Amino acid sequence: MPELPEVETTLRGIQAHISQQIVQRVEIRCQQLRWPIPLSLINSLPNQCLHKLSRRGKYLILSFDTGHLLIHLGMSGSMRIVKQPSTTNKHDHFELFFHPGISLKYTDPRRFGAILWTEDEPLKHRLLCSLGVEPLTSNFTANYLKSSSIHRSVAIKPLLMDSKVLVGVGNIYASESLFLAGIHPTRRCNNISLIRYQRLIDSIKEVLKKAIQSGGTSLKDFTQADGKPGYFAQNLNVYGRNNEPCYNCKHPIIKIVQSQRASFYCPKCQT
DNA sequence: ACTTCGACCTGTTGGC
DNA sequence: TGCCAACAGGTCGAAG
Repeated sequence: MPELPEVETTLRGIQAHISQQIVQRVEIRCQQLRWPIPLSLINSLPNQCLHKLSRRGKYLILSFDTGHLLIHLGMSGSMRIVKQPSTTNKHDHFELFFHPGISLKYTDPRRFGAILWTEDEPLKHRLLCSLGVEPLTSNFTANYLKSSSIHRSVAIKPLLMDSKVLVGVGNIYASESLFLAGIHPTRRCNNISLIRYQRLIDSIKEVLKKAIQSGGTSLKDFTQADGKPGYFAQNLNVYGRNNEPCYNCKHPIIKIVQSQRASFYCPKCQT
């Protein structure tokens, strides 16, 4: 579910409620995510101040007095702010209670997400240290993509989803960006001109920004921090539109599988 | 060094 | 209506 816009939406939604607040209590109801949630948090986090919330790729970083919580939402995760008392549902695996009577609740049915703790510089953590560029920064340029792909043979779509190249673009926004840029998802990445890469850069930035403005995409279970869904799904041009007419040329949208993931594209508009 | 593929989970959907 | 296979927003780590 959560790609960069959903993670950014989550960050913005929870930030004002819990920044600078003191942890009262930690509840771990199901420890078994992608990696086990450290049980030591139950004793170590209470009385610590949450100084700062940030994002790197699809990871949220919550910085406390003695270390940092690294949170990944996996495929089906979401987080929300809830007032106490609140009811607990089946997949509410982790909850951080703060002194003002609110909590941050982590929900993840498929448990592909992660909640980890590090006392070192978070960007040096093994899961973060080799991540690629942030697409919404000035470092993300046509020249960067061109040079990243020069010695590679993969198709452009899986390249866009390679977190060592760039972070935050997942299966939905990869298809959407390629449609806007007019690039076929199976085109080899080393066979794309600088001009076309520039168009792709612009498309990715535009798609991600608009998705953030819409509160992300909710196809199934993504919710913002206040529990509401995201509204970007109504702006999707190709994703999930197999056999439906292209909004641009009316030709039916095609679905294929690449790297075991569904790709959607218009065969007339994308070459 | 690059690419592909299995694995991790639960819930929903579509075809028979 | 019911069952079961296929599929779903991610990505690590092993194998090729």
